[in-house]
Amino acid sequence: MAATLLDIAKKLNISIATVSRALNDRPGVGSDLRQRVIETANELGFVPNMAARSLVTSRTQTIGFVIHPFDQPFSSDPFYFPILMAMEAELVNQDYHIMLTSVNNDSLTNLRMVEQSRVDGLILAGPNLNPQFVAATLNQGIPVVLIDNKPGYRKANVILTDDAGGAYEATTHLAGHGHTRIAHIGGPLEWVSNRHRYNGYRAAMRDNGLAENVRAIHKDSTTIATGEQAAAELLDSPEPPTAIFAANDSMALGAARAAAARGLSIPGDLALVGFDNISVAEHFSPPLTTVRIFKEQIGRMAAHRILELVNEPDIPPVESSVSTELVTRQSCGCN
Amino acid sequence: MAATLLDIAKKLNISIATVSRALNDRPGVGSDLRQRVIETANELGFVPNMAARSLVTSRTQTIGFVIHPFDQPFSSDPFYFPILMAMEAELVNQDYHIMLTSVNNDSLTNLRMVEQSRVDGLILAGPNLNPQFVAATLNQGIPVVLIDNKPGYRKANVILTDDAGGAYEATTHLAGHGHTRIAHIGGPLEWVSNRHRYNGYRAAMRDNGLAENVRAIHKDSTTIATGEQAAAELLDSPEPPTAIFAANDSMALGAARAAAARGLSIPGDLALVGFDNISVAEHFSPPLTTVRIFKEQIGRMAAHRILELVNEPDIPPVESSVSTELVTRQSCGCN
DNA sequence: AAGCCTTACGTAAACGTTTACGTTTACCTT
DNA sequence: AAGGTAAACGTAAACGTTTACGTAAGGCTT
Repeated sequence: MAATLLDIAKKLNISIATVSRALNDRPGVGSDLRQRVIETANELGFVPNMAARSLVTSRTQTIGFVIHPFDQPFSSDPFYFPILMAMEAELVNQDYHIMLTSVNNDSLTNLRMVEQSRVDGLILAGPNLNPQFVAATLNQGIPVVLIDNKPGYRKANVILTDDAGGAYEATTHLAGHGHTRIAHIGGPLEWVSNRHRYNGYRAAMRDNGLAENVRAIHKDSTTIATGEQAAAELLDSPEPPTAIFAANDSMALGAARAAAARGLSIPGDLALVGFDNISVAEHFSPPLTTVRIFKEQIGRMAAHRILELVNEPDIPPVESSVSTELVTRQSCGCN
Repeated sequence: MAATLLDIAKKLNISIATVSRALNDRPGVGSDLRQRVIETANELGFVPNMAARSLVTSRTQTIGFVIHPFDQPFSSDPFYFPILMAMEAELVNQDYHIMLTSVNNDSLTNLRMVEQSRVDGLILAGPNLNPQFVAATLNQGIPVVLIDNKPGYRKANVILTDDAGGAYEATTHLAGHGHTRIAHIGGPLEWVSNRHRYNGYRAAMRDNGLAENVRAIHKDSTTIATGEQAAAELLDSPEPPTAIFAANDSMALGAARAAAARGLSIPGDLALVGFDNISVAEHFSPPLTTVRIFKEQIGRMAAHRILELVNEPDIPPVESSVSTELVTRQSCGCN
């Protein structure tokens, strides 16, 4: 069906080696012949067969993307989807493809797609990937880039969002509005990003002289429902907070529900800041102040990094932190 | 590095043909030998090299998933993400993988991953894929399954959600609450799903004797913002509707904003029903009545269908319609 | 016991590339 | 003009499988 090197070679009465060289921009073929080879290749609609090529080069021109479908970010908001799209756009430029796979938390089996040598590199995403799984994957012998995660015990190629910085800025912003009883609600501290956001919150409280007012509730997930629960506990306590910094927008929305249920207005009775800048945040009433994550940037960087590693496996690992941006709307008290 | 058939063969002093037969459950090898082959294969950690295998079998054990990143459903809500996850789960059971690619609306180029014969089949998703692109893809010579789309001029393997049925049910439900001025807001009619939802709305209006009250506004996208605009136009008109059926939840949320901006309460002054059942719908205030789409079911069906087609390319095309479910909450006037 | 069929294996080709190595030709040097 | 060098091209091996075909041996029929 599809044209092969041999078809082109026969048509021009030359050898397939020359055809291969001509099409791959390798030296050793005259410029006029090269031109004719390219022409008849187009004419025949020739596209190199990837299986044959990667059999000899042992490169597949595909990158594996490993996701954790039970990550909270997935179900509540398409968190990794923009990242994935940005990656795809970047990779397709370099003639790379993306192969998807999901893992659950307790699966420690090696990834079939790397065992079968289907991928040249791997991108792992998610703050609560199983650490043992991450560690095992780093030993698989192919380049790995981690997003929103990092192994504790060794250096790796990592792309993080500046969770601590964003949380610090958000908390400080609330303090700037005059709040002193600023509470924090978040997800499990096992998740890297939750830990960092919590740390940023505490650092900001300390630096604003509010260390003794630190008050945080960590739920086992980061949904609207758990956000509502956490906020309810805070609001029903003896000295309720006047401001809440939520570890993500979903929880912030939940907090808004808890406030509404108690007749508290936002931002009048309770100021609110979230994290992520999901699409509803802007259109919520009141519009939700939140910390924007540059997901496209993260995706692009991950793609760029993995390609570097594939082409030059021995470059030293580097950890990058993508800064965040505080998007001030009205739920914090602005305007 | 990785063990090959030859390694196993040498270790047992047999030929690679026998090893291949033993591991692939093919006849022609004694049961005791077969057992020893399997054992040493495990021992050596043998995993067949996919490139070599697919070079000779011309099957890749991977399915391409084509998405349209500028589809509205993507940016406003992770619409196809649950579908993708369900597909992946189903395919991985059969030792298949998923390769992702995105297309933009005006690209008519053939998909590189099918030209390079990287995939055994294709799943296309999205209500506003370029029809010419769809038509071209159907002629590529590999099985194709369409989700939320269908080519006008010929039969194809299609998985649709019962948009018309869901819209009919939603509209009828509003009529059941006593509303007569029920309007519809939606996205571009070029999108298959929008068209069907519109049709369902009109059919319900007709069947409830409200044909002359049909009133619809179609925007060029289905975001919260355009939903707000459309609802605003309706609410500011001489005879504003008392109920709105929105073509998706995002637009319904926008309509709620428009109502709030005019001091209208929901469902008291304006009843509202959406479509999709996105995660915020349940936690909105008031909780949004909407039409649930069984995305996981759709994903599973698509995966199942494409595998059937890959294994038996000549089975006749079938169009499936997955039913929807009206989820009654409070925005419609229930409770 | 001769013939035949089945089973169990081996041999080797084939899939479509890339690439190390060999050969020829042309051109430059002196 | 002889020798050398570089460029242009061909030959063939290699990547790791699957599979058509060949062969040997064993068991069955008569």
